Amino acid sequence: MAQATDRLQRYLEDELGECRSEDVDRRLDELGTLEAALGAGQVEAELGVLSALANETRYTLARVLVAAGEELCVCELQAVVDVSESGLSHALSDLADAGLVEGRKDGRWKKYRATNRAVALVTVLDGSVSDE
Amino acid sequence: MAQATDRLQRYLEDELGECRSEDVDRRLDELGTLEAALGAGQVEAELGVLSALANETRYTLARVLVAAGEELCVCELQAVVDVSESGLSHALSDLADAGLVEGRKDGRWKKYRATNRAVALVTVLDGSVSDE
DNA sequence: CAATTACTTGAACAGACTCTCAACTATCTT
DNA sequence: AAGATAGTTGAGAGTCTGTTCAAGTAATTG
Repeated sequence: MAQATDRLQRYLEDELGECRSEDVDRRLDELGTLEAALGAGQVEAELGVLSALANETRYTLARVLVAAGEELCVCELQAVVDVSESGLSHALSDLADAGLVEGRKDGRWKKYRATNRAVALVTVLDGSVSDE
Repeated sequence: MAQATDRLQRYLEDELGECRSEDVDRRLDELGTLEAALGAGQVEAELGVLSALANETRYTLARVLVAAGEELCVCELQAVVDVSESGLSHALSDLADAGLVEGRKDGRWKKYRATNRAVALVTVLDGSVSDE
């Protein structure tokens, strides 16, 4: 850590022309503020959402449910992904834990719909990645 | 697969009252259209972006760079994440590959800034996950 | 109420990921 | 030009993930 702040001190000397140890402290504080702007729980939750989407099976399910704009039965979703019945169930469960889909039991069928969170993320991702 | 379409056929019978094999085919086609709405390359690219963000070290870096709103030196970023110098370099390289940050060499220092893509995603994620 | 159907859950294993160490390149200093 | 500094790259150990199989629950049917 001493090593690391040494380097930061030299960098600030380069940038500011001169640099006292209090300048280093101030910069470290600014960086800490940037990092802590969101609560720790919030970051953990966001990482959970990202991890849930960062898998081909789950992302495909999320995209299809968003595109459908209505709830779909598990048996319909089985047709769009290439995993076992069990794998599909695990995937939907993970998406539900991340708040990206919501399930509802209807007799012997179970139906899932995309949440607003999923709609927002898929939409932004589509828009942001299409302009390569 | 025959097994799976059998289930879909029974489901459509439940939903529509009756169901011929062409109804199953039509539904399968609709589902296929939903899944194929984006090109395969596009999906692959989006998964790359999601995977790049779905890691605490990399997501923290992306968030800090977005929050900073300006380029930061690698030696400054070292202060906000808890990995080795090498780990930090790998993380930034992954983010750059996903188009989430851009690096620029400035003498012996290297500076990274968040791209619009990173800004858009972090912003939506913050907004979408805060309303738990 | 026994059998079937629709889906879920837990365990386990192969493959992927993340991080560190060691070695490397490029730049600056003297 | 030698030495020091800033950062990158490749390889490998340990851990985490994704999938499937086997078994389980809840609803429906005969």
